[in-house]
Amino acid sequence: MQTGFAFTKLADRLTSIAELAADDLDLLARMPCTISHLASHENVLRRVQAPSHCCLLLRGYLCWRDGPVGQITSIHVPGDVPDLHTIASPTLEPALSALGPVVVAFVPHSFFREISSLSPNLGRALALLNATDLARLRNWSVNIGSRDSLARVAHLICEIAFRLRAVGLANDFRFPSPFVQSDLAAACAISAVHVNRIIQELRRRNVLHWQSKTITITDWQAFAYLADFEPNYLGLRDPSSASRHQPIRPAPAAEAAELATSQ
Amino acid sequence: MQTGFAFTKLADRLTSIAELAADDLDLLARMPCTISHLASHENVLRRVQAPSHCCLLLRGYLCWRDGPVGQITSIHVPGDVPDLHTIASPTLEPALSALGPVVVAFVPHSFFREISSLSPNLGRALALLNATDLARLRNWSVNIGSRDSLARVAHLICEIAFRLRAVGLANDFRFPSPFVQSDLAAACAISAVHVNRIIQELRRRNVLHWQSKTITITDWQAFAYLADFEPNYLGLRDPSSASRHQPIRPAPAAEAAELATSQ
DNA sequence: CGTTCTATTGACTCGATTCAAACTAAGTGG
DNA sequence: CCACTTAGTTTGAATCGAGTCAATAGAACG
Repeated sequence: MQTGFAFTKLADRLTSIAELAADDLDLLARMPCTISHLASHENVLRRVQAPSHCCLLLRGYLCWRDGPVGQITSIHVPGDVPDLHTIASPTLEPALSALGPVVVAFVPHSFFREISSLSPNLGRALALLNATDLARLRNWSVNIGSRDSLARVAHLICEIAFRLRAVGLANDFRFPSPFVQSDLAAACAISAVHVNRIIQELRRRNVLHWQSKTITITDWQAFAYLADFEPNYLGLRDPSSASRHQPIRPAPAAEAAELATSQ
Repeated sequence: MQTGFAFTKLADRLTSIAELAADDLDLLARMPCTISHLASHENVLRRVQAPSHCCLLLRGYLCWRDGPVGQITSIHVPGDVPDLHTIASPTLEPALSALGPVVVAFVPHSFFREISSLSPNLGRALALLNATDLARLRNWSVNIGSRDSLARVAHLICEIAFRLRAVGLANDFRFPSPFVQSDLAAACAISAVHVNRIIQELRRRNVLHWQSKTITITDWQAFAYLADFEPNYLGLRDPSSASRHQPIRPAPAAEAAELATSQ
C-alpha cells in the first residue's frame, strides 16, 4: 500500500464535497504519511502519532466512542479524516476505534496547515469537511432521538452506503460490513438483542441481505423510504451519483489497479 | 444595547476557552455588527442578513432544530456564535430558532476572516470554538442515547447552567428559563408529558426550583450527580469557576478580586 | 476439537408514549 | 374589570416498544 493510495483516498473525498483544481491535486499528492493497520475494536492511540498528526482512513471503518457506556457518536468511511478538528483543539476524551480491520494513514497537522495557506480553495474544502462533520452529528442526534429502532438501524446503514458511494465504493449497494450487532447497537442506542430482531425484520422484508461480512441493500428505494433517509445533510456535491473516483487525473497505473481490487 | 456590549459577549466567550492577548481584544473591539431582536420560537432567517453574516447571541437562548419533527440538536447561550461554521459551508437545512425572547448581533463573515488572518491566536480561538461545537454535539448524542429521561433532562439543565457560568452568568446557579416543557422535550427526545413528570420529580427531590421563568439549581452537587454531568467536554479553561467577564481588560487587580469572590 | 465470540430465541418487565381531560396562567377585547 | 381565548401545565389510565435475563445455536479461531 503505497502512499499514493492515501493521496487518492483523500482526493476522492474532497472531490465529493468541493471542486478541486489541478494545482490542488498536485499539492495533495505531496502528502507525507505513514501507514498503519488496526485490528477490530482497536483504538487509534492518539498519543503515539498524535497529537501532531491526523488520521486519514484508507480502508475499513472507524468510529468515535464516547460517554460512560462507549456509545458510538459517528462512523467514518475511507477518505474521511475523523480527527481533522484536532488541528485546532488539543483535548479529546472520546476514543477513535476500529470497526473491523482498518488501514489508516497518519498525516502531520502541518501538512494540512500548509496546503490551506498555499491554496485557499483547498482550505475551503477542508473547512467544508469539518462542517459536514457538524451536519452529520446533528443528524446522528436526530436519528437516535426521533426514529423508531427499525428506521434508526436502516438509516445508519443508508448513511454508510451513501457515503461509500460518494467515494466510489459500494456502487452496487453492496459493501463490507465487519460490524457486529453490538456495534450497531452502540451506534443506534438500542440493545444488541433488539438490533438482532431488526436485522431479521429487514431481511424478512427483502430489503437487506447481510451475509459473510457483506451487506447488500437489495431494494434501495424501499430501504431508503423506511429509513426516512434524506441525504442532503451529507453535503455531497452530487448525491445521486457515485461517480468520481478512479482516474482522478492521469492516474498512475499501479494506483488504478489497486483501487479496482480494493474494497 | 450598544455594540460594545456585543464585543464584550464574544470576548467573554472566547476567553472562556482560550487566552487572548490585549491586541486580540483590540481587534475584537472593532467588530461591526447590527443588533436584532427575536420573539420566542421565531427563526433566525438566514437569508436576510445571512449567508454573509454570522449570528452572535447576546441575550437569551438559541437552538438548532433539525429533522422531520424539529428536534433540537443544540442549545446556545450568550457569547456563542451558533452558525460560525457557515463561514465555510453555504448550505444548511436546520433552523436556528429562539427559545424565549432573544437579542442577537449579526457580524459579517469577513470580520472573522479578517481577525483570523491578523491574529493567529484569535484564529485558533475561533477554531477552538468550532471544535467545542463538535464535542457538544457528540455529548448531545450520548445524552439522548444513553441516559434515562431523568438524567437526560438534568444533564441538559446542567450544561446550560455551566455554560452560562463560563461567561459570567448564572453565578448563583439561578438563570432565566423561558423554555416551555415541550422545548425540553424536543431537546431530550422525550415526550412533553414525560418532561413534566420529570420536572416534578426534580422538584420533589429538592434539587431544582423552577418558577416564573427562572430556574434555580438548589443543590448543585446532587443535581450534577444525578445528571451524570462531567463538564470536560465543554473545553472550558477553568471549569470550576465562573469568573472572567465584565472588566475584561482594564483592571488585572479587579479580576483577581472577582476571582476570589466568585463561585 | 474445544474455547470463545456472536447470533438467535422466548418470556417477562418496565420506562415512556399516547390519548384525553382538567386545570392554570396569560393575554385580549368589550 | 370581567368574559373569552389561547398557550402551557398537570393528572390519570391504557398501551406498547424496547430492555433485560437466560438459555441455545452457530461461527470463528487457535
